[in-house]
Amino acid sequence: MSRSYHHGALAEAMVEQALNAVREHGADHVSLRAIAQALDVSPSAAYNHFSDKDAVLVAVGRCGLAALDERMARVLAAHPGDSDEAARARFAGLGRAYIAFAVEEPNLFRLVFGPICAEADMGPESSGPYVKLVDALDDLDTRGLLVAGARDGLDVIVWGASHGIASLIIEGYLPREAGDALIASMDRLALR
Amino acid sequence: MSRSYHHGALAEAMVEQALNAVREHGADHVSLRAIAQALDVSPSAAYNHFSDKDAVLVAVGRCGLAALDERMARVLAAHPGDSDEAARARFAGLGRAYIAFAVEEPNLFRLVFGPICAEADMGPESSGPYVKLVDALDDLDTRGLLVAGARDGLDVIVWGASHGIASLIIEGYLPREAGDALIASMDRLALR
DNA sequence: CGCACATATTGACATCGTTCATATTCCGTG
DNA sequence: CACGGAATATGAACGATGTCAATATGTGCG
Repeated sequence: MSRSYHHGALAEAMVEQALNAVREHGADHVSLRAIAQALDVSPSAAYNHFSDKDAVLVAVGRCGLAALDERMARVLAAHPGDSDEAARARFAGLGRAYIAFAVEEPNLFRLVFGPICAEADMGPESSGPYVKLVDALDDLDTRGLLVAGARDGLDVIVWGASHGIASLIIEGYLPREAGDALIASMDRLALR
Repeated sequence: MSRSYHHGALAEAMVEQALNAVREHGADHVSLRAIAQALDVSPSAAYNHFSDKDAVLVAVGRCGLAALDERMARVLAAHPGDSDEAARARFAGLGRAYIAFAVEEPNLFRLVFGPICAEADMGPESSGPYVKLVDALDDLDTRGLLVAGARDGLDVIVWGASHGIASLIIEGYLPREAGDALIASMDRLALR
């Protein structure tokens, strides 16, 4: 009798609420019951839409990945054009965006790339952030802006370094400026 | 009346038990009560030695970090000598050891570098794996084996790339061979 | 021996994820 | 429009968990 039986969009509402909770408190320290209570819904209502608490978190993770992807897309859009300079700016911007996302949304970042979401989320094969990186690198390569023979395995290095530096920054093992060091070193080592 | 009051070394025993539990099931999915039960001890006995469940996990994390450090030390010992070849082998070996540790003990790796253990564990300043990496890089540098101007920020890149690739491998986002790509690319980009 | 301290226990509390039986609402079919 | 089934929500309950307060039990020192 709580005003609105059949919420109509409980699934979406729960994901949104869970998204906020994750952003604020981290994926651990999030309770289904609290989310249900915030939505004026019984604790067990969620189980009509999600099999599991983890299923809710995976949905949140998808939102997080989408946010990261959108952020990277915005960077690409901010540096359009066919010039070498633009290509360089796109590449550097992608790395910066990746790290900036992690710094601004550490809990979301941890969830997206954590054990819970390790599923069909973002593999090298699927679309999203990874292909944007690959495209940016290919662009640099075809422009002859890469050091000779540097292209091989460079996606792994760049993604790995971005991801690792981002992780180490948000855990406090590296200072925020470490992101700049990544860009600078990439410039020095792989570009010309 | 459970046989042995005053366990005598409950703290160490709990850490050891927790270490096994973490290795097997991950830091989440580990319960203090289960650990206590395995040690034939009441659930609240732990609170004489640890303020928190997290305190136990931090202790486990310290063991994990020590294990990583020992592993890296073993690599250094396996490639002694003053030759350039040995210096190269030490550097490559450290990276390989870091990733191998993550692959063989993913749950431990996640705990060590996860939010719970983000404390005085392993900052760039403190001893351990990071200084071993710095020393190896300095060694390469003084030998003139580094590309000109490459030393600046290279610790961040190498640690970041190792850490990121390790993380992405154990979450299934990169194949195990990505570790080799790291070594190869470093060889190609920063060494001569 | 006796006393103080460290250590462990018992019992309880609040919270959590999850399930089951039940109730309510919605919607398409007759 | 009526009705019945499907979708959705509820309530109560279970077992498990982290944690605390009060209590009991060892241990070692005077």
